[in-house]
Formats: sequence, C-alpha cells, structure tokens
Amino acid sequence: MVGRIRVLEWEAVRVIESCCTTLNHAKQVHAHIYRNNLHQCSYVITNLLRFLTNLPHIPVYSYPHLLFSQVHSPNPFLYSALIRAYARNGPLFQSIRLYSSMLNRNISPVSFTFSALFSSLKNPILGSQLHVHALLFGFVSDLYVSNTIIDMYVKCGLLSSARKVFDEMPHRDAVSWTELIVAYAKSGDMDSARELFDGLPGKDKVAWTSMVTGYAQNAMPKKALEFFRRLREAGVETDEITLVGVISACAQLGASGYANWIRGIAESSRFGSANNVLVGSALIDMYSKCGNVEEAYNVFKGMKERNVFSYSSMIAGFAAHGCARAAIKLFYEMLETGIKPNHVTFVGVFTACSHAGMVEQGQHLFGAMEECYGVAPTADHYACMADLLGRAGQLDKALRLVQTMPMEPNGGVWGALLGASHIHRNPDVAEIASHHLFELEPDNLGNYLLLSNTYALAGRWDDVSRVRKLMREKQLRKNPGCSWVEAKNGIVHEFFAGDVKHPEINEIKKALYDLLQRLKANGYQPKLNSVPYDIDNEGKRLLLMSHSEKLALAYGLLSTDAGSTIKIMKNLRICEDCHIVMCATSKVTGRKIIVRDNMRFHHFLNGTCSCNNFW
DNA sequence: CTAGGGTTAG
Repeated sequence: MVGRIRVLEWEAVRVIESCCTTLNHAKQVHAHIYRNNLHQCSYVITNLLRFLTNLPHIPVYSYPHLLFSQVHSPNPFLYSALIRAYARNGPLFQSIRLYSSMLNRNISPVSFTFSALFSSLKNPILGSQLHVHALLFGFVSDLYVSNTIIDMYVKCGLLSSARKVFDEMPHRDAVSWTELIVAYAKSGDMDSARELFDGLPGKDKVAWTSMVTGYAQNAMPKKALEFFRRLREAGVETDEITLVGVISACAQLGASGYANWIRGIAESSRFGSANNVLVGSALIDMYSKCGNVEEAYNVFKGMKERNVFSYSSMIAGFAAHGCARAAIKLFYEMLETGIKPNHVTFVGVFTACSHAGMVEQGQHLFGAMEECYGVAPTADHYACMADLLGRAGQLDKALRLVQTMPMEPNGGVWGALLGASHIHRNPDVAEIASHHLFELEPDNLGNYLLLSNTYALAGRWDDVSRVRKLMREKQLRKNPGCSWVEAKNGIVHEFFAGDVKHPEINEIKKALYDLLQRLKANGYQPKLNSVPYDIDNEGKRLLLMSHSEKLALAYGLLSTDAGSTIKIMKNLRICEDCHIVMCATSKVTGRKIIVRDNMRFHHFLNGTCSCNNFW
C-alpha cells in the first residue's frame, strides 16, 4: 500500500512539473490528487504550491491557502512553500504568521524556510530579527540562506550589513559576490564594485555582465565597453542581457560607429532584434539616441514581437526627433495591437505633443490617460503638461496647473515652468519656479543659470549679479560647454568652448570665419542678447564665435564629404545664436545637420529645424 | 529556493 502511494505521489508530482501551465491545469491536477487521496500529502501539495507561486497574479489567500489547509500535518517544506507564496504575492504578515505557527507546532524550519522568508523582505527590523533566527537555527552556513540574507539587506538599503554577512561567510559562491557587486553598482559606487569583481575567483557571465551594465548605468559608457571587450577576450559567452548593457553604453556615446558595431554583434548572435524583444527595444533606443531615428524605426519594423518597451522607446525616439505625428500615430497603432500603454509611454506621447506645440492633442490625451487607459497621472506627467502649456506660451495656465495639481510638484514640474519662462522671457514666473527649485534642488546649477539668463534677456542686470553671487556662495561652477562631431572616418572629435587644443584649430577657425561671412551675406546677424553677460557687443560677438558647437560645425564641414550629414552632440542646451547658425548653414551649404543637445535632437535641413524653434 | 536586463523628463 505504501509503495502504491509512493508511486502515485511521484506520478502526481511529475504531472505537476510537466503539464501545469495555467491555474486551470492546477485545479484539474488538484481534483485528480483529491480523488486519489493524495491531498494530505505534503510532498505533492508543496510542488503544486511551488508551481502556483510562479504563476503571476494568483490571489494567495484563496486557492493556495485552501490546498494548504487540507493537509493535516504539513511538513516544513509545505510550510515554506506557502511562506514563499505569500512573500511573493501576498501580504508579508501572512508569511511571518505562518512562520510563527510553524514554530508553535514544533515544526523546525529548514533552510528553504529562511530563503523563502528573506526572498521578498524589505523591512530592515524584521529582516535583522529573522537573521538572528537563522543564526540560532544554524542556517547561516547554508549558501542559499546567506545569499538571500545578503539580498535582503541590499533591498533594505543596508549595504554595510550585507557586506558584513558576506565577509563572515565561511563559503561563498558567484551568487554571493555578484549580489554585492550589483548592490555597489546600483548605489553608484563602481570603485567598490570593481574591487570586489577583481577579487572574484571564478568570474562567470553574470558577474561580467553586472560590471558592463553597472558602468553603463553609471554613465561610464567607455568603461562598459572596456569590460565588454575583456569579457569577450576571457571567452565568456554573450547573451541578451550582456548585449542590452553594451547597447545602452553605445546609446550614451551617441556615435554611429559604435552603434553599427554592436548592432552587427547583436544581429549575428542568437539574440538578433527580429526575434528578441529585449535586444530589439534596446537597439531602437540606441539608434534614436545616436541621431538615426530612421534606423530605429527599421529595427522596430523588423521585430517579430513587440511589447510596451519597444513601442514606448520608439514613441520617445520619434518625440526626441520632433516627429510628433509619427509618435502619435504609433501610439494609436499600439492601442490597436492590444498592448497597454504605461506611464512611460505617456511621457513620450506628451513630449511629442510638447515639442510640436500640439497643445489640444496633448490635453486631450492627458484627460483620457486615466479614464480610458487606466494609467494614473504622476507628477512627471504634470511636468509634461506644464511644459506643453508653457512652451506654447500659455505660462499663466501652466502656472495654474502646477499650483492646483493633486500632488506635491517635484523638481521636474517647476523645472518645466522655469524652462518655459526662459523661452518666453518671463522673469516673474521664472522667479516663482526657481524659488521652489532652489529648495528642491539646491545644487542643480542649471536652474540658477536659467533664472540668471532670463533676467539677462529682460536686461535686469542687478538681478543677474544677485543670482551669480548666490552661485558663487554655493560654489557651483558651470560645466564647460563641450561638443563632439563625427569625422568622415567615424572618429569622434571633441571641442570645448574657446578651444585651442585641436591640432587643426587654425583651419577650423578660418573655416568658421568664412562660414559666418557667408551667412552674414545671406542676412545672418549674431544674436547678441543670447549672451547672458553684461559685456560690450564686441565681447559678445567673440564669445558667440567660440561656442563649442560652432567649432564642431566648422570641423564637420571640413572633415566630411559634401552632401553627407553632419552629426554634432553637445552636453548643454544649444544656444539660440548657434541654432540660427545651424539653420542658415543647412540652407547655404545644402548639408543636413543633426545636433543632439542635452534636451533633444535638432534636424536642420534647408534652413529650417525639426524642432520648429521649440526647445 | 539565491545573482545580471530594455523605455521617460525640465
């Protein structure tokens, strides 16, 4: 009889492991188990519960608990499986209650009990108490348990406690190391991550990828590429997640040479964009950020499967390039496919409207987002709307929106208002916005500059010096303006404002001088009031001449073939005078010029810019 | 049962 039950148990578990793919399957299996009197068997029910835990959105309180309660004498594994189910999907206190009830019934926990408890725990007080329990029961020498304890401390933000557990572990595996490496990377401390990584004896794919991704996420794309090169030299396999990290690094570099290089690697691997949504979406973003929105769309069109990331990235890409109508059209296409937009999708949609001055369209969608699509607006969406109204010149409406919005305005909201005040030269609204910004972001230099420049445009030089004094007191120093341009051979050249370091600087200055003369003959006049300093006109003229994007433009004209597109990247916002020069140059030379500044892309063609002077 | 992943902004 016992033997027969064993066979049945084993069979039931095999059925669960192989055939259960939906909740309905699970229920059928359960009925079968019930008929065969196996519903009291901890082993079988544990496996059924484990399966249920992995299904998304199963309310734990109902069915899984029912399964559990039919077992009269549950073993510790069954308890642990239900603890894990609650830890994953249900209320935390239920996990803890089950754990106490286990102890009360004198059922000793097993290591699985603790890893289940720690796996979703984000409460540092409970966490450290349970850590003591794990110590008392002697489970901290268990790798799984210690690793989940490390993970728990990391999730609680207690990196030093996590490190202490790590340092005191008698044995560690790659998981223990990588958990900490990632934690350091996420906290922005790549030096510590690097130090740990260097000491890791067997560096596997995940550890290498964590370094690549860590550098990418911390805005060190060159370092990310260096580690990717070393990863490949070490003969480590590259998978989709590694690729995504490198692609993101190339996106930050913004140069087409890197973009095409990693694209080639990705497409010739098993994780090409046609079959892999993850890689595809990352490539869409990369090409958008490299100024090639057409290629981004080619990747998008070539994907067999698309999800909310692919659509949102593409919509944001169109928006950044000023293709507002394409962005909106894609948004509606997305709805037709049944893919639900999320909060990021809407940010992209509103940015598109904003940069195209489509106020009514944007307001309409803002009104509909919660009602029709179930996405509740966040402060970020209000920032988009403040931007939309403000850019379109409706500063009063924008201000009223900010003052009546249902949540506390964040920096983005006031920043949008400040930016709009600058565009429309309204120092009064700028004062209100910056007053809040100086509280919220006391060290954000850009806010001080925008306020000071808005005063300068209004000729309020006393106020300008007041803000400059404030900046000096806070010891905030302006980032030097810097631009990059791709030469014909794909090499990227860097220029700072007033640069004299480039080997061909004399030719470049000559070319720029000649260009400006040509533009002047066609009606260009330097926009002197875009210089926010109280100096004489000749000084302003010279200052404008030295802007890094103009140097980059001149070098681009010198170093690329006639008829080819010139691509320039800038770390700060392009200035009004440079914007005019770019427009005029595109007309006079017949060149297409693409400028990526820190805000968006500008496509200059035949005298006009895709941003319609909204930026 | 524990470790790496893509989209947004002024």
